[in-house]
Amino acid sequence: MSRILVVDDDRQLLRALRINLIARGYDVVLAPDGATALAAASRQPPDLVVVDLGLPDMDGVEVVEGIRGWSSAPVIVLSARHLEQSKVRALDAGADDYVTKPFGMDELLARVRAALRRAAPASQEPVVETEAFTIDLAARRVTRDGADVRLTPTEWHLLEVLVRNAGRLVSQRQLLQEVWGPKYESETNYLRVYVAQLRGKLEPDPSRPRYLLTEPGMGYRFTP
Amino acid sequence: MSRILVVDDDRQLLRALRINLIARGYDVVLAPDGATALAAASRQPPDLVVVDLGLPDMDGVEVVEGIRGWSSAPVIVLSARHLEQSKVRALDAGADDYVTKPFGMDELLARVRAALRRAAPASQEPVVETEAFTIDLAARRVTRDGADVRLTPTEWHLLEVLVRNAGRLVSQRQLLQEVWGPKYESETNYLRVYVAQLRGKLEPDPSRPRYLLTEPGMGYRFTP
DNA sequence: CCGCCGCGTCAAGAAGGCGTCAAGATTGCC
DNA sequence: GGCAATCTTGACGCCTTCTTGACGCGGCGG
Repeated sequence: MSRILVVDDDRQLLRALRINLIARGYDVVLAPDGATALAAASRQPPDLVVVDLGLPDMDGVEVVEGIRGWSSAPVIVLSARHLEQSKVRALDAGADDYVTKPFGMDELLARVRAALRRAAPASQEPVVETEAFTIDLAARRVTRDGADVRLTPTEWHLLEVLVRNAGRLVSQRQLLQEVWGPKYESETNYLRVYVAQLRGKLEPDPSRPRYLLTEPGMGYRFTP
Repeated sequence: MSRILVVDDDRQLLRALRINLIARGYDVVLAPDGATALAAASRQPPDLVVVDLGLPDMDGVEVVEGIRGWSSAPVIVLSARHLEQSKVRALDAGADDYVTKPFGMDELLARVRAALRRAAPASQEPVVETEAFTIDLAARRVTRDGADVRLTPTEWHLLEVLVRNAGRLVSQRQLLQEVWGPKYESETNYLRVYVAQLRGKLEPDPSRPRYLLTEPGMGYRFTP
């Protein structure tokens, strides 16, 4: 089922959220601060993020913007601030919902369902098959000729972005931004190296790519 | 801009919403009850719906379900009921957000923006088809006879400008400005070269253009 | 009828991007 | 502390793309 990243420094609340979300069948990842959240998310990109505005290491809006940098997953903001201005800033920064503390658990769960429901059509695409290999996004597994293909974390991350945009051209900037972070936008070297590695592991004839195509000057495209 | 349907029986609130939404550039349609809302929506399908739960002719959840029947547009529910159960029912019925009265106008406007932002990608349909080829602007892909047509970045950029102005004449100045930059306004050579390349790749008979037409002395025109 | 301007065509040189490879740096694990 | 895997970095040659200039054709006006 869906993976939810919960970011909050209140251990008690974290615990309550974890119990309730797991009871509803969600896969839950917890993080006590923004830095931990970023690290956790790069390993396991979440389908939805619940984040408290009052984190110890970052400002609220900063957190939301940071999340928007690496994911299009819906973001629900929790906050003790009832100020209207605070809500407007968070929502305009990219948050999908704003819930003020204290809140009822049933309400939050309903808002989680609503957010996932709306985001679902675009994001989910569990298994992609080609004539040469199979990619299971949910299971994080690539199979070729019946055998698993070993991918490094970065290789996987890159492949995932391309596969989630199957058929579409993904610009070099977008790939670098999503896989290595906004600071690496100009490091096109990385793309050349890692695309070559993916081709070596996936393409029947790596010197004549059939699935991972280069669009010179623009970016790359995965075509199933 | 986006069309918003507002359903509420409180004339004063309706008036306030109308003024504020129109001031933000939205196209606003008003309805005092559920039946009127349904009629208005069939004539002018809205991009977003704001609906009060306490309507004279229908129950709240019924209204939301009714709206979901004819539209996938996001729904924001307004209600005086703070009861958690009421929120859960509305959200599970298909609402995207639930705002309790009284609320600040700025907050509501921010939630409207957030809902429209998330719904936006799905509503777009930027595919242009002709008898000879197909152009998918979102995927950056051109197909002809089932096969992909390889376009260089500049070729694509030029084609994109022409397609976005399909049917209209685009002046040479405008084309040069958008594709090569303001400094190249007089380099009409570029246009001749690149229009010819596009024709060679797209037109069935490049020497007798059918889609990429020249308007001597003026500019070029793409006719689907 | 002739000359001019604008458009289409072609090709070659210049510039920049891409694939490739391998060695050093870093990380994580035992 | 050492080993193994992974990531980063730089250099090189090839190929695509962009730029640029020359030429022919055709319509329009003189």
